Amino acid sequence: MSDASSFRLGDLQLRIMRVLWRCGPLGVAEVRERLDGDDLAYTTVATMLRKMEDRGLVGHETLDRRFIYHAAVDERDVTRSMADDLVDRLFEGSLAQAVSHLLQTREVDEDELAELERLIRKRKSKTAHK
Amino acid sequence: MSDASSFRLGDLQLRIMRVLWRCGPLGVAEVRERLDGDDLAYTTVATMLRKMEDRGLVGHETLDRRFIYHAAVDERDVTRSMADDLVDRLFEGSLAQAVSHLLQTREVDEDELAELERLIRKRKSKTAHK
DNA sequence: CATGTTCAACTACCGCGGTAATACTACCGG
DNA sequence: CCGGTAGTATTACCGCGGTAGTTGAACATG
Repeated sequence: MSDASSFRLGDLQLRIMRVLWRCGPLGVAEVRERLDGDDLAYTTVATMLRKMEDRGLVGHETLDRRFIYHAAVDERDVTRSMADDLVDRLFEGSLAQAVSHLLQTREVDEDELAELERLIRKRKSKTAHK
Repeated sequence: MSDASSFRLGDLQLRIMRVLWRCGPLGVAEVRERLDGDDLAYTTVATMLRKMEDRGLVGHETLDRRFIYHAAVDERDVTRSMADDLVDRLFEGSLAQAVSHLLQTREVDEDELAELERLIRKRKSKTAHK
């Protein structure tokens, strides 16, 4: 399970997954109303969910004639996969290059910088006793 | 020029752009032979280039009856746009969260960690006298 | 001049994300 | 029993990335 497949989710798909990850198993209507932004047609969400089920991203059980959908892939797996994908595509797999670019082109406040330093130190200690 | 549009390039498009960015203006055949990996049909590359020209990603001049294509968008703009896009989509815009995730899920050697530390220190000094 | 070569132009097709209308089905209330 | 309501199933359509065959025009060359 959780084969290292490369997930490449579209915008709506990602938003739907987020809803399911955050709010647990939900019916179509519940998913729909929890999607922020533009109000999509009920059938749009239903169709998308079915397509996503075909791809194994979600699953469903029938309860009282309604479909209750749940996420079938792990959030971390998807996130990692998509992030790795981009790092590979844009920065030839170099994490340092990616971070460097982000640091140079984005607004980064001091809190965030401090947080990053903390993360790196933590990571460093972890690598040490390898 | 360089409006802050969100570039979302496909795989082949990105590979083509990289060729044009690295090797300067080129004819279709030159672009094609510089694309690593799978050998695409000549017409595939030509078609893609035309589609990309429609979108303003590249431009061309005619020289000796041949089309010489050149990149019409800046590499940094595209890279930033795509990277920002993903950080927004996956990490709600939080750079720290993004980097944190990358650090936790990827193999990172010590050299890279050191490089990251260096980058952050550099960035810190830059923010200081702002 | 005829012919082959080298392009660009045009056309087509697939898959998929996204969006949705329409059709069907089952249940619920009177 | 019958009509509304809620929900799924079916079908359709657009845009775009990707892939490529076919056509047509111009040029080189014997």
